[in-house]
Amino acid sequence: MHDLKKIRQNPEIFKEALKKRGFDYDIDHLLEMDEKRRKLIAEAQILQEQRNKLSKEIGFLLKEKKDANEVIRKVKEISNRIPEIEKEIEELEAKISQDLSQIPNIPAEDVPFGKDENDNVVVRTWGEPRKFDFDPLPHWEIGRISGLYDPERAVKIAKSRFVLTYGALAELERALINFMLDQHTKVNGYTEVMVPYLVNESTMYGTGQLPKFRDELFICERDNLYLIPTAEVPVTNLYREEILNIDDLPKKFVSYTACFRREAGSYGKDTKGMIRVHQFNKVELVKFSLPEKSYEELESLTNDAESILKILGLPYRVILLCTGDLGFSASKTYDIEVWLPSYNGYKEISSCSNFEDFQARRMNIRFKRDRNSKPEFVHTLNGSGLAVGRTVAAILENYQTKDGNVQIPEALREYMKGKKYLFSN
RNA sequence: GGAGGGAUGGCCGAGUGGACGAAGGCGGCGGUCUUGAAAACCGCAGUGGGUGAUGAGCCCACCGGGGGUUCAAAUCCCUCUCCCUCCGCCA
Repeated sequence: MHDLKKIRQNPEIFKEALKKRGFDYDIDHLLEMDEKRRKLIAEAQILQEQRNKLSKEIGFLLKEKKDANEVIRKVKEISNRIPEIEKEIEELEAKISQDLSQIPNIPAEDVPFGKDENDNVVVRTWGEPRKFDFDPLPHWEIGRISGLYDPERAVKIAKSRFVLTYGALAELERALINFMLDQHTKVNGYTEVMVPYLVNESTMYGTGQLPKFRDELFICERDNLYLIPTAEVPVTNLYREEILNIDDLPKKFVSYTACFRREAGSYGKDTKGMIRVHQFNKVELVKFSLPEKSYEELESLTNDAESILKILGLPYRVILLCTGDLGFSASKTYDIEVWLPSYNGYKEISSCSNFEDFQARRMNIRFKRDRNSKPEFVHTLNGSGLAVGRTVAAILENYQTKDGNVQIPEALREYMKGKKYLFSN
C-alpha cells in the first residue's frame, strides 16, 4: 500500500516506476479524486465546526434556562447538510483505497529493468554441479525405490499434490528443519518463533494475501480462518498496529511452519515429486528493520539463507529479479535457486525480499526514533531459509550414489544419529 | 455447547447525555535539589486527518468495530468482533 501523500508530492516518480514494472495506471486520475476528496473534507469540517460551536451554546442557554429553540433549529439545518458531503467523501475514499491497493510497490533503484523472468540477472553462482558417472535419478524415483516415499497413500488420505514419507526420509526432513533452525538461531542471530497455522482475515489482509490471492488459500469457512501459505503471514503480523522501540530494531525472527497452498492454475507443472505440493515445510526468516538499514539487511538475510546451502554443499545461484518479474509487494527480490539434476537446471528454493514500508503501511507497524518524534513505518523483509521439501529433493538428487543410496551431508549427520548414508542401518 | 461479565491513552483505572481527548495512579521525558543517585517538588507528553511550509497556529475525527437516537454520545439503543469467569465436553 502506497502513501497517497507521497504520490501527491512526487507523481512523476510513481508514473515512471509503474511504467518500468509494466503496470498501467492513471496516476493523474487518482490525484484528481484525491483533490476532490480534500476539498469535500474541508467543506464538511467547516460545517462540523459550526455545529459543535452552536451545540455548546445550546448547553449554556439551557443551563441558564433560556430559550434555545432558535439555535436548535439552526444547528439542525447545518447538520442536515453534513451526511450528504460525508457520503460523497466515503465513496471517493473507497474508490481511492481500492485503486491504491491495486498499485504494486515501486522497484528499488538498482533493480534491473526487464519484462519477465528471462530478464532476471544472475548475481552469483556457488558450487559446481556434480558430474555423475551413472545416470542420476530424479528424487521421486530415489524415494520410490527406497519404499519410503508414498504418494499414492497421500492421495488416498488427502488428494493429489500431497507428500507422505516414512522412516529415514521423514527423519531427513525433520533433521533439516532442526539444522536450519539451529543455524539461524545460534549462528545468524534470529529468534525462533512458533506461530498459529490458521489465521484470521485481518492477518491475511495485512501481508497482502487478501484480497488479491484468495484463490491460492485454503479456507476454513465455518470459523473464518485461513491456512497460512507461508510463515511470513503470522510472523510479519506479529507487530501489526504496534509502535516499536527503535532500540529493538532490527527484529529478526525464524519460524518453522507447514505451509498450505492451493496451487490453483499450476496443473501439469512439476506434477511429480515434492517440488510443488499443497502442504510443505518451510523455515522462514522475517526482519523488521530501520528504513535506512533495510537494504543492508536484505543482503545479510540472503546470505543467511545461502549459508544453509553452503553448509549442505548444494550448488546454487542467486538471481536478482527484474522489474517485470518482481512480486506485487516487493521493492527488491533475490531468488536463490538450487541445482537439481532431474531438472538439469536450477530451481527456486528461497525468495528473499525487501518490502520497504509497503507491508508496514498496510499493517501499521511503526517505530519512534525517540520519545517526541513522529512514528515512522518500519521496513519489513522476509525470505525462506529454506523450503525444506525442496531441500530434501536437492539432497536426494545431488548426493545419490550409484547403488541407489544417498550420502548424508556432513553437517547433517549429527542430526541423524551419525549416519553417513540415508538408507542403511 | 450453556450461563454470566468485560473492552477507555505505553500500562492500570475513574467517568453524572452538555467546557471530556478524557480524573487519578504507575511508567516515560525535561527541570529544581544533590558530589552522584534515590526521594521529594515543578513542568512536558496520544493517534490519524484537513489547512499552513514537512514550522507555529487553527480546525476535524478517534474511548474495541459498524450502525442508530439527540441540537449534543466514552456515557443511551442495536449489532458484530474479541477477551475473561463458571458449567459441560475434550487432546
